[in-house]
Amino acid sequence: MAGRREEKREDLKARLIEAARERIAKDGLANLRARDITQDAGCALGGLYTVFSDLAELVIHVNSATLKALEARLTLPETKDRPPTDRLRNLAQGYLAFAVEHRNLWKALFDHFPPETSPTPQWHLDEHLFLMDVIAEPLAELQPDMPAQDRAIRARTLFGAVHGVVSISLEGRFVGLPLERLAREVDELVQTIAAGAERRRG
Amino acid sequence: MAGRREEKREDLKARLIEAARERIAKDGLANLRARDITQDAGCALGGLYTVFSDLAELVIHVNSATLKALEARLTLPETKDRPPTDRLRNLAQGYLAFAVEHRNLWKALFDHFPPETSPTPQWHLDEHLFLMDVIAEPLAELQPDMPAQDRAIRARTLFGAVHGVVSISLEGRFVGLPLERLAREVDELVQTIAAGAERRRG
DNA sequence: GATAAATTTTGAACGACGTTCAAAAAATCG
DNA sequence: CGATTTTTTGAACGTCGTTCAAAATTTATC
Repeated sequence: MAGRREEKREDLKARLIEAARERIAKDGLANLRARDITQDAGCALGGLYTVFSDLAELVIHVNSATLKALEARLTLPETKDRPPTDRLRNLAQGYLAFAVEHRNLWKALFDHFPPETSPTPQWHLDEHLFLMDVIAEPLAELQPDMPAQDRAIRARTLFGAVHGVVSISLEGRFVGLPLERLAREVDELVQTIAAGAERRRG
Repeated sequence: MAGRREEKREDLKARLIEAARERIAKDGLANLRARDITQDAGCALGGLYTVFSDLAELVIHVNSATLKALEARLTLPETKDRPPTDRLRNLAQGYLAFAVEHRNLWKALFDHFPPETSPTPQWHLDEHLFLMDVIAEPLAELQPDMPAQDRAIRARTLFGAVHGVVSISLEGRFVGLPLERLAREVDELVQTIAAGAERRRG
């Protein structure tokens, strides 16, 4: 029975991540409790700390799964050979739809700040980069002459703009908009930015 | 000695807010402790709860002060009679400068989520509206024919976009940009959106 | 100004939390 | 099966926000 050890360990790890994921999805990151997670996962309280260094590390694994789900949602070949502006619009609408549908998991992506004693590991920081890549691709078609580095920065700006509009609405700090109106605002924002980019082309 | 009671109460309140403000500014909202605040303010631990219902309410008062400071920063008559696009650019640069200079206080504006048992009071939600108003004003000049309600929504979108770009950078979840480059991205974003708005005018 | 009543301030105590770690339970080995 | 190693356990610890009976102070009454 070789490797059985590691197998059980991985199974516990997976159960803890899934339990935490469900708790975050239902009650939000702020209401996540180590005691709830371990009870759901069927292990003792201390078991969590045999697999993760702390609760923050477990949350990072949940966020990693959420990022993978978001990536899957954004890389559907829906509009593969439409004009680049339409592809950007589609990405933004997909992002909005994902945020609405998985609000708590999506919010956890941005609400979680690990303590300075155990900062976010590089592998997880890297996982965010796919977002920049899927945006950079249509951008490249829109502005073929822009240097790749500038394009990466521009992709970040575009993401930040869309993310900001979605955040402001879904966090309810300001008066809430009907979803259809929010979708329209996001769409017009993306079109405006895309048009602005195109106008500067060549 | 009439009203002396209320006076002392207000003084304690002010000292607590100021102590909390300094703690947040120095160490961030996540490291705010009731025991630290009351020690700094020169009262017993329980004193905090004779003035505020809980720590969250105290944080809301700190955020209220931060919003007032932000308002002061954004309503400087710097560019009062410049074209509307320049005024919008100036607002965005002011917002970025404020966020950089008072990073922790600015972050607390958006990181604080009061528990469901004591939601954000309406008077504080209303305080956010000045942000929309200062943006709506140049927008009105840019698109005089747009209905006021649409303009309010558009102001929110513009704020969200700028806020998102600033947030993404200052939270350091993605690779950090040099401040000058970030300022340029924000400026070009605002110019693009303003140009897009103007193009649709009439 | 002394005494009683009302009010304010205090900080020990409480419950909930994340985390630790000695001990119990289980698995492995000779 | 007993000895040894490994894994799992959950009571216990330190810290947190919050409470509230008691102490300190202020006010009222004479």
